[in-house]
Amino acid sequence: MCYDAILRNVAKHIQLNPKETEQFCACLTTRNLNKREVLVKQGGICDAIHFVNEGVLRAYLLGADGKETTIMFAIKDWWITDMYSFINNKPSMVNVESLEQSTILSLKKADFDQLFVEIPKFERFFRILMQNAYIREQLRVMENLSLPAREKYQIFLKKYPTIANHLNQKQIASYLGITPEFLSMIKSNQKL
Amino acid sequence: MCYDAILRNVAKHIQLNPKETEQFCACLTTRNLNKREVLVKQGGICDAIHFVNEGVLRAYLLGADGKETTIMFAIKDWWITDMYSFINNKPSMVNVESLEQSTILSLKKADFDQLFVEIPKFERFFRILMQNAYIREQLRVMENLSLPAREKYQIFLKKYPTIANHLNQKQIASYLGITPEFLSMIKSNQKL
DNA sequence: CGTCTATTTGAATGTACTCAAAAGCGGTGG
DNA sequence: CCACCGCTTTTGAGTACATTCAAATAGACG
Repeated sequence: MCYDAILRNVAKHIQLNPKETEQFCACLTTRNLNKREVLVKQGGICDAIHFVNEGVLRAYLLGADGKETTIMFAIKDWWITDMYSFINNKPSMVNVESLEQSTILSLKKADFDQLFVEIPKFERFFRILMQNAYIREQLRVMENLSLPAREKYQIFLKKYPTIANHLNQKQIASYLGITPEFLSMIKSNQKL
Repeated sequence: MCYDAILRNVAKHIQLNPKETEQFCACLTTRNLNKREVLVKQGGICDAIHFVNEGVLRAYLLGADGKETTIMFAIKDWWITDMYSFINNKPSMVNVESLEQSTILSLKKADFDQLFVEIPKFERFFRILMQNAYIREQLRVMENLSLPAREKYQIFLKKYPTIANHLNQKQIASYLGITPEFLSMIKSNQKL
C-alpha cells in the first residue's frame, strides 16, 4: 500500500529511521470507504485513530430529536477519531462517516499504546498533534461564544475553503450551530 | 518553595528519578498573585505555562464592544496558559487574571522546549495533558452547539461544582455564552 | 423524464439580548 | 452600629436573532 502521505505527515514533526518506519507501517491497516459509509458508530467503541489518505470524512452528533451537529471533519492529510472514546475506551458520542469515496490508514488503540513503548519519539509526534487539535478547538470555542452566526460563517469559509466545497449546506450549518434555513438567509443577505 | 503539588501532578503520568526531579524543579518559578492581578495580557506574548498551586485563575476574551467571554478557568492542580500564544509565539488572544489570592508555578517556553530534549519523558506528560485538554474542549464544543442555555448551565454545575463557588454570575454566564440577565432568569425558573 | 434530496422563501414563534431600573449585598468610614 | 457607596443580581419591557414548520423551487441522478 501507499504509506507515502502518512510518512510525510509524520516527518513534519519527527524523524524515523528505516527500521522504525517499517515498524510503524506494520501497525497500519488500509481501508477504502464508500460514500456515506460509516466508520465509527455513536454508542460503539472507537478503537482506532484514522489518517485520511484520500477523501473527506465527517464526525457528527445525532441528538435524540434527530438533530445533527457536525463536530469535525477531515480531509487528505488529517487525522480523525472520537478522541474521547479512543483514549478512554468509552462508548463513542459521535458518528464518523465518509462523505465521498475515501481511503484511510488506521492505527488501533493497542498499537497506538505499544508504539509509545517501542518508539518513544511518537510521544512527541502525538503531543504536537494533540496540541494543535487543542488550540484549534479552543479557537472554535472562542468563535462560537463571541461571534454571531454571520461572522462564524465568514471565518469558516476563510479558514476551510477547500472543505466548504465538500460539505452541503446542512452540514455546514450544523458545524456552525445554526439551521440550514438560517444559513441560507445569511448567504443571500451576504451578497447585497 | 513547595513543589509537592506539581510533582504529584507530574507523577500521575510519568516517573521522575531524583536527578530529573531536581532538573525539572529548577525550571520553575513561583509567583504569588493578588486578587484581580493580571498574569497574561491580551495582545502580549504568553511565554510560560502555569501550574496553579493554590487559588483560582480565569482566562477571558475582551471584545471590542467590551463584552467578556470566559474561555477557561483553573483551580488548584490545573495548568493554564494561552496555548495558542505559548506555542506559536503570537500575541495572546486572552487575558488571564487571578480571581483570588493565588500561587502559581511557571514554566517558561524556552525551558518547556528544553525539557523535551533533556527529559524526553515529558513529551509523554504533555501529550497526555494536551490530549485531555483537547477532549475537554471537544466536549464543550458539542455542548455549546447542541444544547440550549439551561442544559449547558446544569451540566456546568454538575461538572465543576467547586469552581461555580469561585465565579460570580457574570463570569459563569460569559463561560456559557449567555448574558448575566438571562442566566438569572434561568436560575429562577429552575426552581419552580 | 420523474423521483429524491437539497435549498430557498415566508410567516409565526421562541429563545436570548439590550437597556433601564430596582433590589440585594458587602465593605468602609464616621 | 449604622449609613453610604459600589458592585452584583434581579426584574421587566421591548427587540433582535435564530428556529420551526410548511410550501415552493432548484438540482442531482438513475
